[in-house]
Amino acid sequence: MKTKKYADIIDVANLANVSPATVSRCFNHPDKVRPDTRKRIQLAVESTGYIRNRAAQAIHGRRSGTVGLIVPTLDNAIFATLIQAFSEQLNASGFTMLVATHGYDLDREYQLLRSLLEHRVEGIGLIGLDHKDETYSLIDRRETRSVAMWNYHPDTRISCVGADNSEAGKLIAQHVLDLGHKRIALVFPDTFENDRAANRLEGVLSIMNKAGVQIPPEWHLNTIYSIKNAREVSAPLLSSPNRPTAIIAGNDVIAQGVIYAAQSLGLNVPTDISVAGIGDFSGSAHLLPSLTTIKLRSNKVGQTAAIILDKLINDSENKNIQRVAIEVELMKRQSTCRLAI
Amino acid sequence: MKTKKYADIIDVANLANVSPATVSRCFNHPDKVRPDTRKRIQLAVESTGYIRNRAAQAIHGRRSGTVGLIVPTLDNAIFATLIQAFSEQLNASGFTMLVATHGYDLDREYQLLRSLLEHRVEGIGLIGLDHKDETYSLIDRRETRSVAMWNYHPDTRISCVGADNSEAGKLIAQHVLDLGHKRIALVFPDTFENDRAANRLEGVLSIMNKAGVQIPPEWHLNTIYSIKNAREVSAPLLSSPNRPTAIIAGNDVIAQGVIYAAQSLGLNVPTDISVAGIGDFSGSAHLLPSLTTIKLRSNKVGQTAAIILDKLINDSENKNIQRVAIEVELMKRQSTCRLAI
DNA sequence: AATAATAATGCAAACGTTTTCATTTTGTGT
DNA sequence: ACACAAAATGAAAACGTTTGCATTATTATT
Repeated sequence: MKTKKYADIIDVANLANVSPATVSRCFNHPDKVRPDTRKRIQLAVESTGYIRNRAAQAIHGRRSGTVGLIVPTLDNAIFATLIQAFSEQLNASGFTMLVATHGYDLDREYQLLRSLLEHRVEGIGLIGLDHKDETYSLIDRRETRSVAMWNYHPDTRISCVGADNSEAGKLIAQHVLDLGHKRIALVFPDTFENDRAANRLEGVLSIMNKAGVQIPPEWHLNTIYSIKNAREVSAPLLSSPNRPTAIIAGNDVIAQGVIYAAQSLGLNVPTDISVAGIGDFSGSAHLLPSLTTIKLRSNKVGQTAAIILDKLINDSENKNIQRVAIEVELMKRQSTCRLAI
Repeated sequence: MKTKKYADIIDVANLANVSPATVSRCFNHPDKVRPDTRKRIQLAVESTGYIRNRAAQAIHGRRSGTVGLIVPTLDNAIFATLIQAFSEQLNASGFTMLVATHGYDLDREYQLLRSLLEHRVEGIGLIGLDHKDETYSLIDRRETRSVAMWNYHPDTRISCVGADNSEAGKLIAQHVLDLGHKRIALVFPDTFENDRAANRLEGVLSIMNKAGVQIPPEWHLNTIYSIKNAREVSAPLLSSPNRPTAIIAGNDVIAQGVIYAAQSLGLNVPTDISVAGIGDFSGSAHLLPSLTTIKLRSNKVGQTAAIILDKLINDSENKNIQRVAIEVELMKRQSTCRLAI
């Protein structure tokens, strides 16, 4: 006995008394089928419980209806807003998002790209601009529409949307200098295979350099992305009698750790020490003291990236690389203040 | 001129001097092809730049290699750890994850489920147990392997893995009572279409009830999931002369908002007011004061869910519903203390 | 009412794999 | 070397759609 498990397009066609071709058209070019036929098909779909098979559709080389996203990790707030905005905008354009995480391992990233291409994604979103040459050349070879999110750079191999992280670094550095600080320490994450952090650091240092402010190497601290680690790493620096008057953190989470370190040592932020972050994460405005930081508008980055990707996929013209810089903005808040003379 | 864009399995087969069937087997049952043939094929794959087409594979009704995940939102820390763990474990089993977000709209959730089924996902992960009847019955009808994450319940229509949120509520309520508090306020998110919050609240209230502690309705505050809103909502309560001595928050983010509200009103946490959360989010242990809360081990939830789903998909036996409760644990920290007499 | 133009539909050939079954090759024991 | 079993491979028929082209139904024009 030949039992077919689920209804297919032929079952629907039979029930609606049309050909499979018409059913197919009803899904893909509804304007090309008469309203009453459409209704008849609609009814048949419902009564058979038919769910179309995208795999069979994708096989024709056309639309798979999916877009791939490769991120380092989902496990922190950094990317959450970005991804959410990207995903939502994509959804609005009718795509489903395939997500893969590589844990900051760029070899793994390449593998994931291959895997997503196996699924014939119509486009790819990546984070940052640091990728293996293999990754870039695979994208080229398959002519995969792609967009790099998170940081802007005027000279990239693929389209990009993001904040100019170097600019963000400059902005916060200038702010701290403007407040009269000269004894400044940095607490940054490792910049290896992390171009965002690298660019921010570069921006900060360039401004410091221009102002002739030296940052002693022992005041350039390294931490991972965690409140706890940032707190532990910065405590010795802060308990030294000869401590800095301001600290610039690589991002807001690190800044939060630094603030806690200071507070638990009995120091007042900002009167004893100014602390600044980068990122303006959700919550940063509501810390005590509220955090001076650089707003990066990551939701706008995600949304814009999705729009660009959609354009790249659907507009057959304009296949050129697009680069969008999302403006950064200094958020002056309570955690920094003018240096007492 | 017939230009084929990309290499297909036939090109690879020709170059390797084997039949397409053998190439296919080489990918799917490598043990069934001789090592030297395998090597030859491998070489041909590389030199043609062949990337297999999962869509064509999926069409045979077998493996699509994808698993769907439907979450309310990616935009907050609540689900981040969970999803990350789920995704990683899934990856380890060779699946790629399709993610969709519905923004707490259960009608949209149903639509997303349909969309994922169109992509022929082999399994589905959902958040929570509150879903439309349509959603459940569609899962049944298509015999879709599925698992609900986040909260455990002994009586569910699909497999579930999660903390017993009611138990979490009971634990934190008991802790606060044990410290001698009687004047207790609650700050919770809306429980509509949010069974996690509902269960926690129910747990808290049941313990309060048992202890004969009444919570006046005006001490039962409602907030959304944000530090800012929690802070604003709880400020009036805290500035009243006749304020509670302890506050239980629906989750750690809300608790953080409450703490900031108290601190900016000049109140000391915990000596003036105890504040407790639920969730033990990353960072909660490092707040000042560190937050007393209930640890929910969301990474373990995600990982376990992925393992169960994999089993459900691959072990043809044992198609039964599985339910796993991940233990919850009281984390006594600095934000709560015994009521001064 | 007849004809032309247009819209709607159907037919059948793809699309790129996997898999069953048949066939060939390899290995084993004498 | 020989027969036989086991392993490796190939041929061809699926899988469930989409789409170009041919056909038929509808509408507009006179």
